[in-house]
Amino acid sequence: MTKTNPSFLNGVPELLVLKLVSRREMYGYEIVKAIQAETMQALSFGEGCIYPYLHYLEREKLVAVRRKEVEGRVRHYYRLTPRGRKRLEHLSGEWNRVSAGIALVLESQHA
Amino acid sequence: MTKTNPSFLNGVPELLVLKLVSRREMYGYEIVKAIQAETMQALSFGEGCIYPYLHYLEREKLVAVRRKEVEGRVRHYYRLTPRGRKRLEHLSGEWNRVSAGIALVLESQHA
DNA sequence: TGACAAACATCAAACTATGAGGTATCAAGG
DNA sequence: CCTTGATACCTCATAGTTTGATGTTTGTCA
Repeated sequence: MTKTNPSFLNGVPELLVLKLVSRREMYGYEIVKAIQAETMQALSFGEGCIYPYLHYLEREKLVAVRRKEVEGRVRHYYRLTPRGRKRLEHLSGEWNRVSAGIALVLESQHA
Repeated sequence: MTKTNPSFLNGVPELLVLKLVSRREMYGYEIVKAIQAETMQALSFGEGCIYPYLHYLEREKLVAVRRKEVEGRVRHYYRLTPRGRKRLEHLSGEWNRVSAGIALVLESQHA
């Protein structure tokens, strides 16, 4: 899976979800809103993108879930597992490489 | 077309191609190699991605072509049009917004 | 009572890039 | 000579990802 283009430029949602749940337990709907708010509306991934990701991450044991009843509604709180932390570290490293690479081209004055 | 997620996270190749041909005339094969080299292998888009993009950009009058024979081989040199320059400025602005947004999340320490 | 936000979920369609395949020329090496 | 590899163009089916629509239930506010 370690290719030159690490599925970034697509897989950004996975990175953001992992990062968000690494800070504290969060539930799906909250994550959707947090991505909009914290990126200052630069990004917005729909529920149809985030929920499937959460299910995938759970299957892969990168996050763990806990059901919790709050005000009559059931929320699914996700938190990072140790495996998830490793994955997060890996993905953010790749993101840094990719965005640095793009910056190199965009900021070049040469020729 | 001005959505929250500006098709970035996908459309990076278009941005890079526009930027590269803005500096000087380049031909397709050269662009493919330049992306690998200038991003320090962080990115690598195949010919099957770049050539169709060049055809699209030409159709949209964002780049102009010139056929030139060099050492017995014909090369298609692309250069930026004024429209292409506008588009490049727009896309790099969006890229800055997107990557800044992601950085905000990744670098946040909060809670 | 009706509308809207919160909270979960699924799925077909649209969009992109991958990777394999194809052509042709040229240079270098066995 | 002949094969390999680089240069240079091209196309296409497939795979992968996200969008946007749709659906459900509960709670709040007017």
